[in-house]
Amino acid sequence: MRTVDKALNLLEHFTIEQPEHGLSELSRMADVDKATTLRMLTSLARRGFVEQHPESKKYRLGKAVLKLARIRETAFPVTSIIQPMLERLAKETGETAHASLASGASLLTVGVAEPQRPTRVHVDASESLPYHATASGIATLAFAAPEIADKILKAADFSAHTPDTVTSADALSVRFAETRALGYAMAIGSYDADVIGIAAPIFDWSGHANGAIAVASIATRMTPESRPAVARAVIQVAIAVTRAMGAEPNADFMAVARRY
Amino acid sequence: MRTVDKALNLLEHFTIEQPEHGLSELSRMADVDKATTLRMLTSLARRGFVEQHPESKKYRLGKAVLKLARIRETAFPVTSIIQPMLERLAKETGETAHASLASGASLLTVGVAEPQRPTRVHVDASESLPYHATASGIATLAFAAPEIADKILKAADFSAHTPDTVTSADALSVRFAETRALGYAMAIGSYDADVIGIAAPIFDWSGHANGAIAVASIATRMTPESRPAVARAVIQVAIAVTRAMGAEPNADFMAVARRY
DNA sequence: GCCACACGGTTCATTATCATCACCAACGGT
DNA sequence: ACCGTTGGTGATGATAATGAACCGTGTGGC
Repeated sequence: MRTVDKALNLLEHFTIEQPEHGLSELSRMADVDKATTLRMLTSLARRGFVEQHPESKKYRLGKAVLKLARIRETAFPVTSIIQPMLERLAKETGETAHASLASGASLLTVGVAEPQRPTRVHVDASESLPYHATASGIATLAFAAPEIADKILKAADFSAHTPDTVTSADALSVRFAETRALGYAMAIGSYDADVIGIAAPIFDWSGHANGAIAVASIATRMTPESRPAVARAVIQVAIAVTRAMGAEPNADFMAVARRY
Repeated sequence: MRTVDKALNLLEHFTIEQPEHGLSELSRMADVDKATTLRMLTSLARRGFVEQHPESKKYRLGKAVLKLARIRETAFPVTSIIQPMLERLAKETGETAHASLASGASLLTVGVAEPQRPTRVHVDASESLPYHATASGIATLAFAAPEIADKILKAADFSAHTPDTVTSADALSVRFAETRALGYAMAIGSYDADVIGIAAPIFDWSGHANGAIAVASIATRMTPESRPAVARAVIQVAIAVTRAMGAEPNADFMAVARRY
């Protein structure tokens, strides 16, 4: 269904950074003919998936997406189930907690809770995180279905966010092995130089990871001593979230997680 | 773009009442060939707009809709701007306050706030409301762009929800005139027999109404004496919401609204 | 004042794409 | 063992998407 694909692809070009697009601009970005782009946009607009500012003529996401999100969220609450758990986690650890779900070529942040203290890590809601540079990404892929992990790794860009970012597939494989052995992943300044992340995978019905719970800490605060306690808290919340979503964590993961 | 239309139409069959569908079921509901339905669903699934439970094989809305909603909401916050205002309104009036936006052939509820008291009207988040039977619908259409109002009225079904539902276009026109004169719309038991609604329009950039703020009260509690105070509160919140969204209310509306 | 370019939007013949129908295998109830 | 479901597949002809060229407008540079 190429046509549908292209139309949906159009939607994915609306991001936090660029939430509005002109016709020509969008057609260029999506590499779709202008006429076709217009036709697809008008179809999308008719259904409310995009709307057009009458003056600037720019297109933006429409109200239909709100409606669908609301339906999905009331019928199958993920965000609202995860949020209170994140808040507990943030309180317990005194650091920013966030949850991410695998969504295409990147991780989608679906919830954030920040602690009440003057210095803390800020994570944007609806921020897209790269797999290779974050603890969440490593934790997710380490326990994901192999074919999914492969596909994502093939499509990934491995751009270095800091000098410490892991940028080779081989090095990542090592990190995955570590993660599977430990039950959690740690990223030391690999996405933001001043941040240490600790993440544990969450699972769907299939028993494969499709996201992660993470704590992002100011690097200087995460000492080797404090780490186990954080890891333990993260793992327990990850298990709780998985169960709350009606799934059961992978047996391999549980085998190591039980130690905490 | 018929193909895109059909695919999007498929998405709209996922509702609060029926958030999950099997392939054949969906194809029947949408009146689309089964093979075509499947192909569209797989396209939608690839992009994360739907996902399939591996065991039951049923389809449900996917994470992509959450992502898009989040993007739209951070880039152009409507829900989060409206919510606190609704809560204030609910507190002030002691009744349930809700906001709805015009979305295709019906009103989409985008926010609800209920008062803290034992008896109150319950409005479902993400509930779709009919135009002809609700105060919100009347208020919206009374101040909407004429061509939009016409289009919606032509497509409407005018089904009677209670004995008091207005079911003719002519009668509706009268209600519109009243509403334009008063600045707010009132619906007495026309959607739910025990509820009285009072609504005022909210406007977009074009100066035409595209939604409404409403207070839904237990019918016996809304006396002719208490009505003006509620109307006044609703109108003021509607103006505040309109302005918060970067728009300016219609001049005609402001002319009457200023009296309150 | 003018040129040139980029914009959003429209047109129409050409052709690739999608809808259709018949078919499978698997499951569940009678 | 049957019947009616289900989810899913495959080949073919009709349909619907495509894209180059074309408007009319607005805007920045000169």
